[in-house]
Amino acid sequence: MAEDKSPNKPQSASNLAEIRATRIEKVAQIKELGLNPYAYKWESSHHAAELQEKYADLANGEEVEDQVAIAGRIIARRVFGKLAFFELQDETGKIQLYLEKKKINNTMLDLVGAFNHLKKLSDTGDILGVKGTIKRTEKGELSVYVSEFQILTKSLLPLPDKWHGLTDTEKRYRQRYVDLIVNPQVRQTFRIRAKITAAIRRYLETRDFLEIETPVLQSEAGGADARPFITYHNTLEMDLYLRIATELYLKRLIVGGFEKVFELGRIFRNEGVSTRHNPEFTMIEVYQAYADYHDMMALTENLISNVAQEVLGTTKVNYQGDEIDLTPPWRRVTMHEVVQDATGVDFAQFSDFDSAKTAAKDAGIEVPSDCQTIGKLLNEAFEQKVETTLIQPTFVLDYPVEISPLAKPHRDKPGLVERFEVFMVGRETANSFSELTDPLDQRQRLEAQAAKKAAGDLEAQDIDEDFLAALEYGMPPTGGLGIGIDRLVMLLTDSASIRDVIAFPLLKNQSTAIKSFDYDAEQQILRIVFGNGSIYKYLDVPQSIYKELKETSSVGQYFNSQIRDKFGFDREV
RNA sequence: GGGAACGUAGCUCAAUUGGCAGAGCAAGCGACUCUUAAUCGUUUGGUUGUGGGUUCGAGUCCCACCGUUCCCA
Repeated sequence: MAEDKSPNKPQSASNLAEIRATRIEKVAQIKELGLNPYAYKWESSHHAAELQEKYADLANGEEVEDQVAIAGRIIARRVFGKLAFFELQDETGKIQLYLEKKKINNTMLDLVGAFNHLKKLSDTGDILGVKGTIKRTEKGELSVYVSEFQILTKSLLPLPDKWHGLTDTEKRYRQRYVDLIVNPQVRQTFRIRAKITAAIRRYLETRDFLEIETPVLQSEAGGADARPFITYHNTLEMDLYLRIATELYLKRLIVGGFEKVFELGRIFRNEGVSTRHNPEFTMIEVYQAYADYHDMMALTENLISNVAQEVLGTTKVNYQGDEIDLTPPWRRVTMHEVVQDATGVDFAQFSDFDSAKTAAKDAGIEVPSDCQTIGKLLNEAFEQKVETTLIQPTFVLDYPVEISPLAKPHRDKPGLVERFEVFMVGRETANSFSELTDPLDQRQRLEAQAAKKAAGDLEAQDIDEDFLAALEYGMPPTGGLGIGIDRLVMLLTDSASIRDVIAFPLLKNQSTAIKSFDYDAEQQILRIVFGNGSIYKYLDVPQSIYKELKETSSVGQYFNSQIRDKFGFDREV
């Protein structure tokens, strides 16, 4: 076809590649005008919210001669012949720009036809800086009456629908920056999150707690029952684990003589993903010498209610339709009591496991095969019958020793430890003990854990000899507390999923295509090169597999179903 | 790990029993000095997640895979 494709006439464009090409062409045109589509700096005098507040009383049609400068993203354009209205959004809010051809062209004498250039070369999504005065339009919209503008950053990609926004959850999480641009409540969530962590630190600092940073890379992953991530240090030639808790290092600091320490930081657990779990999440652990778990209860309820008051201005918060009252004191109940209330079974009365098991089964509790002590049974009953019913903040006290290897034995109740967990909206939100300080007891408990680990329990703890050595030097009586920050933020921001309070939650990679592969028949090594550049050598792969891979109509699919997860591999670095 | 649902244009969504893939917004072009989901005219834009299968014919039915969401463990 001999169609006339004049290079000066932009082709009509509406798919992504064409929109992008059109905008890249605009970048070139901006440069031809001697302007920089990617500016270095801009000085604003105000933010949008400040202007909205300052001129709230300006009457319709009224103007004031105050000079202002403001910058932000163009999120809407309403363009007339010699007049245009843009909506500008900055971090604080929105304000309209009143753009008049006459005024702009009379001011920007260096740029001939400045108004028309703005009309032609700007798009929604661009970052724009403007200077001008203040005017409330006749229709009542507070506006900056623009005399000068500068395109600070040219955007190449279109924003989502101005009315419906971005709703696709996958895209919202994978491209959080777009989500943040178009969904103001998402920005608000992360603003509140920052205020919460700041308020927690402020609360603790005014009470003389020190925040001390402990290692993320650890040679033993201890302090919790969880599977760790494993990594490798090349020059030291050693395996390292990402921390699953900060507990054992913070306790070393107590041994060292600090009396009030905490750390608010990222924890990594190699576990599944759900609305309540992200493999990396944020926890605060607090340790106070000479305190017990009763002191930690007071600290917990005061800290959290104080934070809510400071950040939200109230201790009564709405969560997914429930009103949660965080005003202290919170309900305190022992695990035995609360389980008995829910199931009618008093687990304290049993002396042998089998009769307890029978009673539990009669009460409708599923007993997993690895549950072989009364204490674990009690915990099962609690998790199955009680946990989700605890909506208002509740301290659940006095846990079985079997599931609490780092907690001090209860001073009055044999078989139990001085431990509490806080539940709200049916979720565990905090965990605390009178910390175990007897080094010999601690060694026995960790040895029992290590035995479980040796028997295949991937979540059991290892023995951290150096931690035990620290305890042998002597740790004062100490109360410890851990609070899940993400879950607290969920509560205070009324977020249903943990992914709504983590800016960049972990998502599965969209699978990368296989670029090429070859086979070493002698060593039975299948070497696969992926599109992202990584190379994997799959070991002991029979020749038949290689043949089928070569002949299949879909390499990626064959790989997914027949090779990945089925053969061991080495990564080529 | 098990179950259910979903995946269509840049965004938000349609598409009857298996029968021509459509709309709004966004985008291109034109008009317009009070719009605010601007309006009016006009023009574009699709490998229906991927790979197979059934069929004269597949967005729709079947199988596998990828991803997401929710529930359960």
